[in-house]
Amino acid sequence: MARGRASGYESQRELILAQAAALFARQGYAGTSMNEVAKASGISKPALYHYVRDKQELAATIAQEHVARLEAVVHDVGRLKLDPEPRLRELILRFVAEYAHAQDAHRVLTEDVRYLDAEERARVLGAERRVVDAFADAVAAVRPGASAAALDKPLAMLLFGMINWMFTWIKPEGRLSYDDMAPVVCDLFFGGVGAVQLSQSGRRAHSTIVA
Amino acid sequence: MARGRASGYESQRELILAQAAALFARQGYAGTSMNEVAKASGISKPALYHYVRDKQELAATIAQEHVARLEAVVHDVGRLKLDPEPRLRELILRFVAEYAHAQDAHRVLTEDVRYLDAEERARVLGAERRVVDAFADAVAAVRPGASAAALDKPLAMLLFGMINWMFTWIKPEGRLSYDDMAPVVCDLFFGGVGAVQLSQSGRRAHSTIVA
DNA sequence: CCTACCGATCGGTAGG
DNA sequence: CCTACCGATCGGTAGG
Repeated sequence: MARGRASGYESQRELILAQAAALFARQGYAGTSMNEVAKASGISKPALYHYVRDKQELAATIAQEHVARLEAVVHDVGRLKLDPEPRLRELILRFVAEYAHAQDAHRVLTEDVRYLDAEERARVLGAERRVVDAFADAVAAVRPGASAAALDKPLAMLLFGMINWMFTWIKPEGRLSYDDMAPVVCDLFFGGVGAVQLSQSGRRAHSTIVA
Repeated sequence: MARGRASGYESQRELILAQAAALFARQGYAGTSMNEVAKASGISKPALYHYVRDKQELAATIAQEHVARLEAVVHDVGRLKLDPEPRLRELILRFVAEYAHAQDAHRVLTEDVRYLDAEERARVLGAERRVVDAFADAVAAVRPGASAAALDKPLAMLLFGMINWMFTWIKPEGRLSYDDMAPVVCDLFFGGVGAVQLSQSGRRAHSTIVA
C-alpha cells in the first residue's frame, strides 16, 4: 500500500510509532496528546496526520505489531521441535528478550488496548489469546498426567504475571536486567509446577486452610 | 439519590471515591473526566467539587487508602508471630483477598499513581516500598542460608507479579476466583523457591533493584 | 496534479 | 447547588 510513497515515508512513520509508544508507555494513551507525539517526532501536527490517520491508529499499530512479533516467537519456537521443558524455557527466555527491547510497545499492549474500538481491540485480543493458548499448551506438556489440566491456563497466566510485571520494577539503570531475571523465572516455575500438580489434584482442597 | 445532612458528607464522599475508582480502573485516570465522576455519583460537577479539591485528590486518596490497608495487613500478619512459611503463605492469602474486594483501587494504585504530583506520589510509593520490603523479608526467611540474598527482593517482585496480574485475567463471572488461585500461587512459589536458591547461588551478589 | 508540509484555526471539551 | 462561564488545550483539518 505504501509502495508508491517516497522512500523516507516508512522510516518517518516508524520514528513516529516509536515516539508514540514511548509517550503512551510513560503517560498513557489518554494522557498523551497528538501535539506531544508530533513534537517528539520533530514535525508539526498537520505533518503528523500525513503519516497516521488518527490517534487510535497509533495505539492499534503499536499493539498489533508487538503482538504479531510475540506470535512469531511462538511459531519459531514451535518449529524447533523441542522437548516439553526446553520448549517452555525457550518460550520464556525469548519472550523476556522480546519485552526487553520492546518495553514501550509491551506496555501499550497491556494497558492501552482498552482505548481501541471494538474491531481493532478484538484483533489484538485474538492474537493475545493465541499466544496464551500456546503457553498453556507448553505448560500442559511439562505437567504430564496432571489430573488438574484446568490449571494449565491459570498457570500460564501466573507465568505471564511474573514476566509482564517485570517492566514495573526493573529499571534500565539498575544492575538487574530482564535477561538476569529470565532464568530465575524458569527455575521458580519449573521447580514449583510439580508442587501445584500434587496439591491441586483434589480440586480446591486448600482454598480455606488459612483465612 | 438519598442524601443525609452534615453526617452524610463522609458517606457521599465515599460513594464518590468508589465511583471514581471504578471509572479510573475501567478508563484510566487521564481518560476519565470529572463530569463522568459527577454523573456516576448522581451529582453535578460543581457539587462534586464540594467533596473533593481536584481530580488528583481522587486518585491520591484511592491509592493512599488502598496501600494503607495493605500496610495494615502486613502489620497484622507480623503480630501473629508465625514461622517463615506460614507467615509468607498468610501474607499471600490475605493480599489476594484484599485485592479481590478492592480491585478498582488496586488498579488505580498500580496504573494511575504516575499522574500524581511528586509529593503525593512519593507518599504512595513509600508505603508501597515498605510493603515490598516486608514481602522481601518474608521471602528471605523461607530461604535460610541462601547465598544469593540479593534475589530476595526480585523473588518478592515475581510473587507480586503473579498476584497483581490476576486482575487482568480473572473475571468475576469466570470459573476461577482470586481465592481459588491464592493456594496455587503459594504452591508454585514454595515449590520453586528452593530451585532458584540452588541455581542462582553465587550470581550477582550485589544486584540492586529500584522498586 | 502530486508530495510534503506550514501557520492558523476548526468545533468541542478539559479542569476549574 | 445550579447556570454560566473562563483560559487552555483536545483531536483533527481548513486554505495556501
